[in-house]
Amino acid sequence: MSEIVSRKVQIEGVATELFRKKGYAATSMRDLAQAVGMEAASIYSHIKNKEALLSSICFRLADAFMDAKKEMELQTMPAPLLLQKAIEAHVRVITNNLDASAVFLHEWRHLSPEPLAEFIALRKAYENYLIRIIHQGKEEGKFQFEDEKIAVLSLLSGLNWIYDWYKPEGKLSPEQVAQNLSNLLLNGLTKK
Amino acid sequence: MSEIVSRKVQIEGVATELFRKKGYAATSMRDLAQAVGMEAASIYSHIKNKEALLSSICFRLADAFMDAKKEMELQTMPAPLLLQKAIEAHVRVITNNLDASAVFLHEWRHLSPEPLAEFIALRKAYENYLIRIIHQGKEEGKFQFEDEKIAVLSLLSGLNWIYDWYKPEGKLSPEQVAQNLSNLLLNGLTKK
DNA sequence: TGTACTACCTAACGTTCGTTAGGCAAAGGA
DNA sequence: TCCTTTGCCTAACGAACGTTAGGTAGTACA
Repeated sequence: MSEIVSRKVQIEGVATELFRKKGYAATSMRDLAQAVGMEAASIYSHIKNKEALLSSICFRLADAFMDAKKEMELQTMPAPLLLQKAIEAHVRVITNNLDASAVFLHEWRHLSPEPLAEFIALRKAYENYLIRIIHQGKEEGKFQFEDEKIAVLSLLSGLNWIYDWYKPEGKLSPEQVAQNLSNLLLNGLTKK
Repeated sequence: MSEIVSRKVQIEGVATELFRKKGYAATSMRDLAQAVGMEAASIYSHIKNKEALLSSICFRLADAFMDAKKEMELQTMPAPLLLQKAIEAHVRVITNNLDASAVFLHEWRHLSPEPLAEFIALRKAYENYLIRIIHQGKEEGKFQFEDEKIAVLSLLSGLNWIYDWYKPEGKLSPEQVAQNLSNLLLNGLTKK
């Protein structure tokens, strides 16, 4: 606890990087230990086991998304604006946690049954929140689409892939990316 | 060779399912053998090693995408129509190979350096082909967007996520999904 | 009927895995 | 100055890993 960040936080950070780069199953505790600069056995002084690392990463990000959802649900406004705000919040979570986002999206299935079920429930709740916005837009007469599920899942996948190409040192700020994406999703490619 | 499908094809099929469900690294040769109904050692009569399975799955699908690309590039038509056709072809490849698509999208990084480099090159070529279409649309004055990269990568991610939710036994045909998605990507959610 | 081949088996190899036990040296409070 | 705690170490555990060697039935063809 005497360092700038605790050893535990440091281990989780390095684990996040490795799980992203190599995948959870292909990352050994010895890999992780080496990257941190200690022996594998020493890691167990700071964390319970390997899965606790994955669980911590996945649920930290799930909580971040749920916080964004909770805050959005306090506001009432027209669906197009609501959706734009929701996209902004989502993009902000991802761009602030690029490695963790990749782990969150791809490695959650390695959780054991109990946390897995909880994780899936959280994700479902988040999907439903986006579905509600899109549904509201249709009722307001502002949105049109044929299939709700396709609309939301395509939206989500477009948002979620950001971690794959977003470079924090690049020219686009998170806000610009959010702006760009919501424009794309609301108006499509076609020039008016 | 006396069966309906050769043992090799069967093994690759089962491997595709398992790699999708559990991930490449978390799928053992003994898992695979059990699912096929033989002993782990026996698999090596039919395939060189574990990575050859992954390689085969990834490149078979890469080839399918490249075939679609090649066929598209023979045609000349306005960009909006071109994009719609490209989306249709892409959706067709994915819906015809749901498990393989998931493996293709998530497990390619476990390839060893040489096939990995080839794989990445193929994917890059495919991305460029979509970029050209979108670029052409802008030059024709038919498309508008701020950032080419974001447009194409969001497009691709929307298309690629299909394997996650598409159910062959569901109510939507591959053609309907393609239609639905190209409409979404061209026109957005906003009602005109 | 004899022979080559196919398709699988058992057994085992060396390696790596996640994890635990037990110890030791430095630091900090009494 | 003694004692407890902290933070890491070495050593080792049993299990699982990918893969190879060698054998043995059953089949197909001469």
